[in-house]
Amino acid sequence: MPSQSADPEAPAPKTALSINAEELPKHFESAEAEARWDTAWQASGIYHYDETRPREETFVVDTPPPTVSGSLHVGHVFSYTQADVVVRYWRMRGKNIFYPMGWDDNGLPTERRVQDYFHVRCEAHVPYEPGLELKEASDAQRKERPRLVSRKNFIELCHQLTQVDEQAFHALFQRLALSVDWRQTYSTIDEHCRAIAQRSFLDLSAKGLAYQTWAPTMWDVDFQTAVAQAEVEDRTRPGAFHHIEFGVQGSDRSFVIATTRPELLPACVGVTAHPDDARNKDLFGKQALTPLFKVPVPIFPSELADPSKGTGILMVCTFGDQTDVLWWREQKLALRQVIGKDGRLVPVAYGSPGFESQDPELANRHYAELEGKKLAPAREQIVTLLRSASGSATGKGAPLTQEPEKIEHTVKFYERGERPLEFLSTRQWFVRLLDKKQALLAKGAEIDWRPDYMGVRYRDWTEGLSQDWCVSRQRYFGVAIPVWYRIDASGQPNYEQPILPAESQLPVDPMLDVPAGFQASQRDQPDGFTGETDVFDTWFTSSMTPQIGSHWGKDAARHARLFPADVRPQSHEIIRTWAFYTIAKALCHEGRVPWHNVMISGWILDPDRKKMAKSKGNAVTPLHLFEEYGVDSVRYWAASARLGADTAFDTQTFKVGKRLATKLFNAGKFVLGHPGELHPITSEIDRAFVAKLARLVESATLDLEGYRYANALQNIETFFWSQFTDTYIELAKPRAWGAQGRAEERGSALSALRLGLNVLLRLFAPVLPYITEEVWSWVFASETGQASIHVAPWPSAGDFKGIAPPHDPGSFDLALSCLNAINKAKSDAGVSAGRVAERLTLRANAGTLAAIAPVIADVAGAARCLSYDTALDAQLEAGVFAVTDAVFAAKA
RNA sequence: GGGCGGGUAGCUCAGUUGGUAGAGCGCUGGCUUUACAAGCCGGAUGUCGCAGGUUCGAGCCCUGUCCCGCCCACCA
Repeated sequence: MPSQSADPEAPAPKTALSINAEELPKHFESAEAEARWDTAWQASGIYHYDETRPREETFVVDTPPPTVSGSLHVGHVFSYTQADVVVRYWRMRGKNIFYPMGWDDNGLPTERRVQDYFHVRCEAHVPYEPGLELKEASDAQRKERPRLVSRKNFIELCHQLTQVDEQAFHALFQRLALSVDWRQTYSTIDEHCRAIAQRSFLDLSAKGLAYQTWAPTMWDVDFQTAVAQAEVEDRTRPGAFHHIEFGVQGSDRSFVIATTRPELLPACVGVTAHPDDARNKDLFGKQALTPLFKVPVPIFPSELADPSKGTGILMVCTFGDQTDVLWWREQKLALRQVIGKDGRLVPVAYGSPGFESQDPELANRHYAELEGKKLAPAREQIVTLLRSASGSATGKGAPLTQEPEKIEHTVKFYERGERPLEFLSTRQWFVRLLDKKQALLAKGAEIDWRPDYMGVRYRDWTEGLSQDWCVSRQRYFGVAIPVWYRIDASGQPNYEQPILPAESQLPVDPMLDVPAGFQASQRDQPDGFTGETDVFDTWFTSSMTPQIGSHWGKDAARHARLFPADVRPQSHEIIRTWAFYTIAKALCHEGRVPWHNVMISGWILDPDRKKMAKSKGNAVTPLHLFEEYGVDSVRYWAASARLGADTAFDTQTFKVGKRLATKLFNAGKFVLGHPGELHPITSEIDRAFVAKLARLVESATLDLEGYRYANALQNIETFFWSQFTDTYIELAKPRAWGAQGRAEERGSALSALRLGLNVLLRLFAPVLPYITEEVWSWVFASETGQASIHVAPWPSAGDFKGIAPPHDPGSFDLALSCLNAINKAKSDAGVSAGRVAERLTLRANAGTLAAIAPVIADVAGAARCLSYDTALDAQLEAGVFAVTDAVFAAKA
């Protein structure tokens, strides 16, 4: 609604465009403005990436793809806003922004939702049903057995369900004003991402970095899948040391081991103790006899055995923990795997190879009471058996020597799992990372971690890496591992020489697609082939997000323009997974870093200082915050927190943000609502104000370049309130809008007020996109030709070009101090600040009086002094004023 | 057990290279002031976790220590 102000008399160099403030709403209607501007921004395409511009003009963001299951919470709003503020800054700096969005819809969370929602189970060998359509399962259907569907149908159902969530996520992010280019959207299970992940695998295979092996691997018995080191967490659980007496073959010696896992007794393959432990030195080299099963196992010394733990001597099982795996390998022990993939004890025949026993019949009788049981019941059962056994291996003494000793110990869990992990020997695919530690550390050091101490977490994790990356998962809704295996004439798959697809075929589904040189009819037939059923760890795909954006392997020119990215925003708990694997992949594929900066956001804590998370039921939904406070206010809260700092959820800060948006709205109305002539900025006070503004611009720019957006915001906000609205506007408005004085002086004030508003709006724009755009649109959009503030240039020295510096850089602060002294005199007298002072005397020391002279008229105008005297008071400190002899006009 | 971060006003947090402790909220006194009462002008509020040390001078540097949080760690 800009309109020309009418002043036909004045041949002014330039007439200020102004608005009719009366026509504007009384308050800023945030919800209405959000809808209006969102539509405008999407229509104008200001967030679009321009692929014709070169790399050096481009700022590339490796956006975190949120997990699509359920809803977004306020923690997402927090961290995504922080990244968006940085992105918006660089856009205003003229960068061509590549800011994609991804949906992480592949993986277990989605599978579980789909299983529940449709009441289905995926069964890899069920045939595909084209056109299968399912709706949410009814209560009646839920009572039936779940419907079995093929993997392809299951994946389709996953897509169907995630699409609904993705739309809701998209709408919320868009309202949050994330300046994403929505044309660059991917989902981690889509064809493009599957092809990239599989291409990654082909490249790793070609480089000898991907290998498969039959090896003990951490296994979740509920999900029935292998898991990687990074997905494992320690939890403290109550346990108990059971003391079990072992015999020694060919001797009447016996010894007692202590174990928290008596159910692994049938899996015992050895016994070890510290080499210097005098209690057991005589045993090394002999064979122990396990109780109940009478299996002879070697006794060997090991430095890893801790003499102070338990009884100092322990049984080695396949597999109780990672140390067992180590001993098993070093000592070339037998493999007696009694735990099945489902966590139940598998059938075993004593007396057969691998299960030699001195008394097979007794062993089989005991084992029969364990077979098929889950681990917890098996543990109870074996304790009962030990208690009731008539004799120990040596034939004397009770095998269970005493009551179990209760302890708290740490147990490894899959992070999403509910039962402890087991080590199971299975065939899995791995990526070779252990021997790349030094290179991984070097790459991590090349990256700027913000805050920098987050780099330490990466370093510590990398240094502590103890296993290669197990990338295969026995799941369904994931990216298929693109390999087939030949089946020999006897029907055995040949895992040694897998068949890989050609790169041009990607993505492939080995369960559906047929490898070159075979017919579909040869699937699972002797002399035919079989498809790999495993899928990749979801991180295998997620670790490719920079390459997913850059179309690695598909569009070399685009990849060159977009890789490595400039910044990866993410949170700290996934440094060991997402950040680590992404760095590892970029290293393996191209020997480069995937991005130059990582910005790590903190967590939102509830008032009890616990992490706010949907799963804990303490999360706040963002939408009602948008409604109550406005998006700008919510963004203000997010941008107030420094990177890496966990932040309390505090509604007070939303209120402060809302107040700020309102103030910008009102200041905008006021400054732009008055017509007048614009003249060059020449008056001392105006120049002094501009000089301070220029310093603010410098410091805010430095802060934003260093990702210290919260610092910048704080300085901008402080300046806005204390130097602009409450002060400079007060000092300048009588001159700018009064009829008195020379046109040049009035025009100087008007120009400086508008410059101040213009610059401050742009400084606030990355944090408060809606209100700044709103105010910008009234006048500045047409005046500058920049239709949107979000593509207007970031303030710089150029904005102040041609404006002479003030004679005295301190004159602005001096004017404030003087104005405050008069206001205080009014306050002390109980007089409103608006009351006219008919006369008063300003006292200060000589230097201060001299310095205030050039701006005293402005102060007097702002303080509404009709007349004033100055008087010397040498006692006062520099810059301090005293007001005396004030006479205020009667109340109007 | 190891590592990282934090402990500053009642609350949420700033505090650049060491130089007289800050903001907002809250509390409180005053003011309808022609942009804004969602406002303005004032006021009160601190053993900077604790103990040492370096220094003319420490919230900041060093040592020790206590709390809180996070990450890691070999489950006998």
